[in-house]
Amino acid sequence: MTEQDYPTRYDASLTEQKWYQAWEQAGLFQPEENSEKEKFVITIPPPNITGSLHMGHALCYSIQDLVGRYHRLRGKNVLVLPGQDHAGIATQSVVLKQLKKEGKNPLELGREKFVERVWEWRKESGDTIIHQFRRLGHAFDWSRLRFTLDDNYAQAVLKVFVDWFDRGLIYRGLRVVNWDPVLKTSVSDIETERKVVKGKLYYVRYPFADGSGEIIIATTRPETMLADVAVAVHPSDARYKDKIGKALILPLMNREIPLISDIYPDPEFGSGAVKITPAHDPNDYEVGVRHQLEMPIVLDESARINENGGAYAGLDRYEARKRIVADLEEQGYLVEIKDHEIALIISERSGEVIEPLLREEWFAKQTEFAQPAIDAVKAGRIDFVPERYQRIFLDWMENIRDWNVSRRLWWGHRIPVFYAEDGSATAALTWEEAEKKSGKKIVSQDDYVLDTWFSSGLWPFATLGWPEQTADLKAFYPTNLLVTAQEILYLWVARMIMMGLDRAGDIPFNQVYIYATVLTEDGKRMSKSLGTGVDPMTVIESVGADALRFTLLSQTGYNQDIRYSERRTEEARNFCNKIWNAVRFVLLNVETFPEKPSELEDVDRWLLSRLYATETTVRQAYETYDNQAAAQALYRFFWGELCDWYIEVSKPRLNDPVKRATPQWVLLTCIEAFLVMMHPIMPHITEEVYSRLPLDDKADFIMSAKWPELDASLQSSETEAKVERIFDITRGLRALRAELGLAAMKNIPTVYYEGDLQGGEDILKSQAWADTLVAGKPDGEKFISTTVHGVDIHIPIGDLVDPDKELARLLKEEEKINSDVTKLEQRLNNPDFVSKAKPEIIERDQALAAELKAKLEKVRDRQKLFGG
RNA sequence: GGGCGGUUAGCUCAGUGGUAGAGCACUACAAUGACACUGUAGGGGUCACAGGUUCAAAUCCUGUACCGCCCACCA
Repeated sequence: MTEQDYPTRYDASLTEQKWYQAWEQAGLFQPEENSEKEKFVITIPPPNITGSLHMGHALCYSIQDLVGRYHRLRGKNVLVLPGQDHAGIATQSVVLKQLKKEGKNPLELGREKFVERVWEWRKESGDTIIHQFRRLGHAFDWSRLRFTLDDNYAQAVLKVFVDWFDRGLIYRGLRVVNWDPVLKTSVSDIETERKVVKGKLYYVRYPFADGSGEIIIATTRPETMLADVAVAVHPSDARYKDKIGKALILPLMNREIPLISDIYPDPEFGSGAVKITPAHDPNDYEVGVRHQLEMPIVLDESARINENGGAYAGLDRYEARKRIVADLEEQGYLVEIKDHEIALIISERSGEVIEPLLREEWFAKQTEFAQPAIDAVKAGRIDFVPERYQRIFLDWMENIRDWNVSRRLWWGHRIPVFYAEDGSATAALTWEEAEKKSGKKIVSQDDYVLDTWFSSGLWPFATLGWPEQTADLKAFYPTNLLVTAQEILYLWVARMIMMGLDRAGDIPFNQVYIYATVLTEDGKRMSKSLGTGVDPMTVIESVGADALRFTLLSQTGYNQDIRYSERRTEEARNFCNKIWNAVRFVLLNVETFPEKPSELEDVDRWLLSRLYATETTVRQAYETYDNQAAAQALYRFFWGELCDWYIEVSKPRLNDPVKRATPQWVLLTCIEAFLVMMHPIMPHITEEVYSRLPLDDKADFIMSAKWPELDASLQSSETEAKVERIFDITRGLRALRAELGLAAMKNIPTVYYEGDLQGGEDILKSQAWADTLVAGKPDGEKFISTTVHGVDIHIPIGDLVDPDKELARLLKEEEKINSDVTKLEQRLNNPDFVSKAKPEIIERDQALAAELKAKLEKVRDRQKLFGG
């Protein structure tokens, strides 16, 4: 083996893409057809085609790749189905921004051309994302790639709408929606964010029509008063009790509006009186419905005052606010203006302040879908991991509201409702079908498109071919797992469960795993606009996909967020290098796979026992999505046990032609098992080194290998304790040597020991600098000593150690032991402890106290040697 | 406003009743065969705070404070 065949540094860029291609060519990303094996299926959350993947995506999809690879190793028939979401509003706003930059007007372009343009972008962004998945090493079945606007998929979407429409579950209704005045569409709650800003609270005087005084109301949006239809007070509010029902004059508009009584106003806030604007505030709308009030609208689609606004018609909302406040002041209606924190609702996509606006929209009834979903979760048919999300989910489901499914966009599934000349509406998959169904001539189709979540709600079954009863649907539905983010628990996960139960006749998945949010190193949100985002591709170029995956996956379990730091990617890269070099060492010391040795030494049994324990931990961790625990166990086993101890201790045997077969076999066995277990986290490097190792019964790929099946007889806590005792003693010896200041003493002629090493002599001697190990005590010489687990180690020192320093060290050691002994004795002398503590704890403490006392005596003796 | 998560070494985090852990960073030492993306040794923590339960609390209970997330109709 030359430096060229196997350099001393692992270079991910030379292996990762090579293996990805090899796996794909071997068809390993596709499930077997007509397999007898148990299935394991994930339909990945389709990323939006709005650009490229960020760090959160890298984590989300790496988790799914991990799970898929794990189950494949466990012998299951695995399908991880990839896809992409057309993401109506998000994508449309990206393309609108592009057009704006180019100075083009989408309205001039027209719907058809605009949609064509989005399709071009879809190709670009879609390809980028697929490329990124590949670079991350995700074993997704590309032959089953789906897009939510694919013809078949779109048919499924329309079919659900038509079914629901015909069952009377879809209706048109008025609702105060989140109106985005820039994108000119309603947006869902999830597409908005709240921002608390310093604003003003305006107190305005509304006089009674009969001149009997006035009521003062408070508002943050004075311009909406143009559409006021009432003032409300709480029925219990004594200040207004006898005035309810009287008429007030709406300032500036000089309309009469009633004073009404409703439970909505909080008597503690402001004056306790609220102006009611049903068309521009969701609460006021509720009040308006309760009291059957008029609902005039004063804002248009661009948030300008419309013809209902009298003198203010045509003004932008903020301009109108200024003018109205000025006019109120001039006419003596303005009482005061106070500073006030207001929670603005911002549209995520355009960054514009949302205007609540009463509009006619399409709604889907949800209440009757909620119960089966609740039942499925309560019955444990769908599990949430971490568990805490189950209650959060149920709370929401129990208060579900009807779903606004229409969006005034061009990009998406156009609502399949067709109108005849008489205005009657028919839902059908096509224009022709609508004519047939209604028996009327159809003159138009609804202009709206469906909310993106309407189509992604069908994801787990529409991707498998529903509504056709395809082989895939039969073989793979319900799926096993959904991995997603907390923020779309309601708007996506809940929809999928309800739609799956209703339309596909079964739950869409058995488990929902909510993964952590990736934050920056100092705990900030990663965001492109804030410049705090880190591009996964840049990280891959510098340290490789495996290192990035390890970085992310080794931090996730049941935590709510993780912090990404470059330092951790370096650690992960170093770990790759450690694996690479340990295998390099093995290849330098092993030519062929040896026969299974008939006899093992303690240290061999120790490593195998540790392997057994590691396998148990890792398997349980993977099964429960505690990747952090799996990664940690693997890291410790490999670096801390196999490399730091086993390889070092085995070097003498590996140089012995007779004895070498045993450590060779142990090393290969443990490394192979380790690599298989490591593979779900770091697929490429494990494949690369696996391909180079001389192994027995080797699989074509580690990716398609079998998970290690280890015999329980490997497990031996006695052997572990016995060997680790010797390791502790060895550490004591090393510390003693470090004490000497080794530059002056490369080789220690003789190491003396007293006490029972229980056959661990070879381990002690394996330290390269410890030539000779002699039982007993150095005679007449100056020596320094340590005691570990009752074994005394002595190293002769001549004049190498300053006696004063050594004495100081020994005094310090005495002090430490003394304090430990005191603490222990205090406890052992406590009658409550002796009578109530578990016997094994008492025994352990007694033994420890005895050991420490013996050691204390020795330390005191040693002080004499150095003038103490 | 409701709910949830977090607070442990300088940093990032493990640790669900029995003498506080890891990696990184820091200090010292180590160049002829796995690896300096390394090895060895070492320093470093009143486990946010206050009560309580217990022989024993980082761990269980109650409360408080900060940080963060989700949900929500306070004008």
